[in-house]
Formats: sequence, structure tokens, C-alpha cells
Amino acid sequence: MRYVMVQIPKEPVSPSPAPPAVPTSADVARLAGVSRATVSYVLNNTSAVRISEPTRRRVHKAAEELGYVPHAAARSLRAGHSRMVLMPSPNVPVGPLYSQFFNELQWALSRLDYTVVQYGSIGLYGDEAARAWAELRPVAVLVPGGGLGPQGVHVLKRSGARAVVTLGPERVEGAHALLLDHDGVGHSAGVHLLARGRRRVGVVIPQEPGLEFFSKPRLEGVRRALEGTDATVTELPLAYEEEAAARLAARWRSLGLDAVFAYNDEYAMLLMRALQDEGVGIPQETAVVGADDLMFGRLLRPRLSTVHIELPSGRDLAELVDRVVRDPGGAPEVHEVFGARIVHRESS
Amino acid sequence: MRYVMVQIPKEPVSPSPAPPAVPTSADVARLAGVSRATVSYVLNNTSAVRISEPTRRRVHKAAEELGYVPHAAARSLRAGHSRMVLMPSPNVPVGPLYSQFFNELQWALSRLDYTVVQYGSIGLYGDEAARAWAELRPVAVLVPGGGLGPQGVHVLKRSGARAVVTLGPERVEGAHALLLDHDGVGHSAGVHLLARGRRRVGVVIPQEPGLEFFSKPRLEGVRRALEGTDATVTELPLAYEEEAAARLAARWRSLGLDAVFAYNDEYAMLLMRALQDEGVGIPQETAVVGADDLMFGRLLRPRLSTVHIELPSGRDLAELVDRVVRDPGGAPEVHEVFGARIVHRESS
DNA sequence: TTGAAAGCGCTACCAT
DNA sequence: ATGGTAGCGCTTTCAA
Repeated sequence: MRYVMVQIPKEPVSPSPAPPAVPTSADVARLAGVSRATVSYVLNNTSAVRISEPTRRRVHKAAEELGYVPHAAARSLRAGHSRMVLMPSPNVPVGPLYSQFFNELQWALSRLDYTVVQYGSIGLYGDEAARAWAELRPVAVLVPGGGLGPQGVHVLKRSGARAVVTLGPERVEGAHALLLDHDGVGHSAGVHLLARGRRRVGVVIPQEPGLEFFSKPRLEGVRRALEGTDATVTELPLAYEEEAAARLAARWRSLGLDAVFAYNDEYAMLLMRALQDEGVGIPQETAVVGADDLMFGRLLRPRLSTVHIELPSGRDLAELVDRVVRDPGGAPEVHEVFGARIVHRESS
Repeated sequence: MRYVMVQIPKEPVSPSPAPPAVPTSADVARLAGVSRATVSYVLNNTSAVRISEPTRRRVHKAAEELGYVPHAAARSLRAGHSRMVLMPSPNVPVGPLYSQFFNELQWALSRLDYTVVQYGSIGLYGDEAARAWAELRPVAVLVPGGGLGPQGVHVLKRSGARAVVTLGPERVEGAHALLLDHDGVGHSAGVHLLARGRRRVGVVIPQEPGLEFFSKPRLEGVRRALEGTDATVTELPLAYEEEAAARLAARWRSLGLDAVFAYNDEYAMLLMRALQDEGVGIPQETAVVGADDLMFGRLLRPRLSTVHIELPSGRDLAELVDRVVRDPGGAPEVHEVFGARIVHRESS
């Protein structure tokens, strides 16, 4: 008995007709009456090969007609590499500062012909997350915040990432680092308050999860600034809610503080309002300093003193990424990014 | 003359040794002494096939040793589909409201085993952007803001997207829609101001690009609320800068307005401060209403009246996506999402 | 100028 | 229980 292969029709005549298959370059080739190779040449403008104008037109027309869109995965599988820059999205709510930085970065990278993708990895932690990122075979990975370990870096590099850059308070073995100097933020605030004659400094510690990576170094920075003086530091855990701020303000005078570094401008505004409602004079009784230099700080009365944070420019980071991707050999670079500086207004 | 094919070594003995190739499942198979099929079965826990425990261990050990991470693109190429939900990142700076919504959505979708990817398409507009998204062959696309046309929807569906959902003020032919009722936001504010006895209502129009999609319907909503009354609407273009607000405030009395809907809480805060500095009494002389119900509105004095916006819950949207992906046949659903409601405080 | 075909990494069908 | 192998869509070398 011999068997003969027969073509099984892909679209059964059954009810509920399946949606038409997604057109491939082969479909375009068929419709244009050329080979797949020619389609590829035409659509990619391959300069090494000259295709006659009539053929080009036929191919373009066929592609248009079918609504053909190339398949990125297949392409990069074939190419053996991608131009994807992966950026895990931070799991903490981001402020306008970060938004702007990210947009700038994205713009700069797209100018360099990279594709930026933000990958949400909620529920994955540490090196587990790194594996998930590695599956996408990005050419570069930019990791904001902490949480990535040396193992994670290794996994990413092993899976072909040519650049791994962390943006956070501490460097990670094997990765390039943009050191966001949160310690310096606290330090600026501390130095400033000291210079203003304050000696009993409170430091707000946000209770929202995920912020420890930033609040701890900021606290340490204040400590460092006050070291060797008679000034003291008091930690003030605070949730971002009116009631919590009111409770803190109610026992404020019992704390005997004459200044507070409020972690950032938002907590500063929250606390400042609660203190004012409690009748605490600002800055006479208590000086308040925020951080981030957000617009609204200038709109408060008294105007909010703050620590201005110079984020890395998106262009610079994009250039770093590009440079490392082109020559991954170099030793990990570590860049101190900012430049925290106090902006003295009226609240301190 | 005859030629013989010789194997060119992939890793030349030249200086600057190329980085070791990234391990594939074939490498794992080789090291474990099994076939690629077996590797696949073991690592994916394929239930249809039983693999002996010793073999499983050998495979896992080999994978671990090599630092093997599967190649997502290859996998989904083979599978013919992916579980990727693509969400173009909005090009306008996002507020905490959106941040939170997005995190919730991401969480909910990851519970349903989807992978959420935010794709930055700066510099691409309209249907051009849609093509770029389509190249990634996402199973679903969630498009915030306006800007996607029917053509774009078609391209996405044609390339295999089973769900296309827009989140914006207006629906798009062919796509499911979560109608963010910006008109209703303006309407709530207008009705409220009217009820408070105001008759000459200013409406702030942000000058920042990309916000027209929201500011226009909000303006229309105010107009609609005031229709048929003797109240008037005055458009107030305003950039998000102190100086611009000061200039507007300086000519405030000449405008003869007794109320203003400030687009959102941030513009409201900006304008309110400028008006107060100018000595304009709030709410006596001029009532101010914002929108978004941000925390800081409650911290202002007078406390800011605002329009509370009920965003769709991330879980609901995730469920919609999942439902449509499983059965793409249904007609496009249109959901009115919120429920804008006035929160009356002290500024109006 | 164009076409045939190999092969990127993976999974699933069919043998053994 | 395990292996051989076809083929997902694409690009690119080689041949015609």
C-alpha cells in the first residue's frame, strides 16, 4: 500500500470561519510573482543587489495590498541579534522627573536606531526577573532602582546582552553603573540645615514599599553631614496619607526637632501642611527641606527649600549604551551622576 | 580545478576573542547527552510526555551549568502566537493616577499569564506607529490617548492582534473602546460652578503639546453644561510655568470672570497661587476647580475643589482583554468608563 | 536580475 | 521513555 501526501486546506470550510492568516513575505512573493528573496531585497532596500524598477513596484504593490508587516521576531532570529533596549519599568510610582528623563532617553536611543521597550516585571524579583528579561534577548538592559544582583547581570550577559547599565544608588558587579547619588541628596540637605543653625534634624522615611533603596542612602547622607557635630538625626517613618502626617504633627513638639528633611517634595508638602495646621511655625520653629525641585514647591507658602537633583541626560545615557554595545569589551564604567545641590527658598 | 568545502572555524584564533556564544537548547542537549526534544520536554514540563527522573535531573543540571535561557522570539515564532500585550507608552508626562492604573493592569494581566510590554514610539505618528507595533506581533494592543486611526486598527488586526483596545475620549472604528469621559469631567465642573451661582466661567487650555486630546473634550463638557443659560465660557490658554500664570493673573480682573475650571489639579494649583499673589480672593471673587483629585489638592488652602475621575480598574480591563483574546469574534465593545464626580471643597 | 535553499532556536508530531 | 525531524518567517549566500 502506498500513500500519497495531499495538501490539507488550511482554512476549513467549517462554520465560524477562522480569521484570515497573517500574510508573510511568501504571500507577497506569490502575489507579486517573484521569489521571497526578491521581496526581502525590495522591502529592505538591500543596496548590494539591484532590482529592476518594475519588479520593485510589483512587490510594493503586493505588500500594500496584503497589508504585509514584517515579523520582528523572525527577523531578529535570523539576524542573530536585535536592536532592542530593554528597560524594566520601576514598580514604584514615578514622578515627572523620571518621566521626562525616560522620554528623552527614548528619543535619543531611537535616533541611534534602537528600539526601547519597557518591560513590566511585577511579581518577579531579583535574578528571577533577570531571566525573564534575558528571554527577550535585548542588546542592552537598563535597570532603574536596585534589585539586580551580580547573578542577574551574569545571566543577561550570558544571553547576549552587550550592555547592562544600572541606574541606582549602588553599583553592581559586572554592570556599568550610573550612580544616582542619593547619599549626596541627604548630604546637601544636612549641610544646609546645619549651616542654618539647626541641630535637631528629623528625616522622613517613607513607609511605601520600594522606596527603601532611595530613602536609606538619603538618610545616611544626612547622618554623614552631621557627623562630628552636636547635631542629632531622628528617623520619622511616615506614610503618604493626611492622617499619618496629622498624627506625626500632633506629637511634633514632643520630638523637640528644629528641622526636617522630608525625603522629597511631596512628603515635604504633606508634612508641612500638617505642621502648619498644628500651628508649628515654618521656618521659625522647624525648617523643612524637600527634594526633587518639583514645580509645586515654588507655589507653596512659605516656598519650599529643596534639593535639586540633576538626572543624567537621556542623550548621555544613550551614548553610553551605544558605545558599550559597539565595544562590549571595556571594563564596566561607573559614572557619578549628579550634582545634588540645595535650592534655598523660604521654608528653611 | 575542483574545490572542497572546508569548515571555517566560527571563533577565529585572532586577538580579541569573541565572547562565548549564547547557549541554545542544542547545547544543553549535547551536554546532557539527550536530544533537543527531551530538553524541551523537561524544561517545559510537558505533561503529555513522561521523562525519567534521572534524565530530568541531567537536563536541569546541564541547563543550569550553561546558564541557558530560552529564546522567546524563537519560541513564539514556532508557536505561531505570543502572550504579549503591547501598550504604547503615552508621550505626555503621566500623573500618579495613570501610574497606578498601569501597575494594576500589569499585575492583573500577569495573573492571566500575559506579558505586558510598553513600547515607546516617539517620533512615529498614527498609522506609521501602528505598523511598528504590528511588527512585534502582540496578541493584544492597548492604546492610551488618541492618535490611532481605523487604518491603524486594521493593520494591527491584520497582523494577528486579537484585541485592540483604545483608552481615550473617542472610539475608533474596529477597536474596542474604553471611553474616558473627558467631556463628563468638564460637564461636572460646569454644572457645579453653575449651581454655585457662577456665570462667567474661564476654562484653562494647557499649551503643552499632546494634551489637546483631553483638554478639548473637557472644554466641550463645560460648554455643554452651560448651554441654555446666561453663563459664558472663556478659553484661557496657559503654559505650565509660573511666569505664564502670573501674566494671566495680572490681567485677571480685566477678564471679568467669576470662576475657572483649570483643566486639572496641577494647573489649578499653578493658577490659584498666581491669583492669590495678585490678591484675587478665592473663592469669593473667583471659584477654582481642578480635576484628578490628587492628594495635594487637599493640602492647599483653600482646599481645592476638583473633579474626581474614576479610571477603569486594571482588573476589569485585563478581563476585557482576556475575553476578547479568547473570542475575537464579537463586535467591538464600547465601555463608558467613568463616573466623573465633583468633589466640593473650599475653592469653589 | 532573480531564484533556490540553508538555517536562526524552538516545539510538537511521529517513530522507535 | 526518548530521538528524528519538519517548519514557524525571515535574510543572505551562491548559483543560474
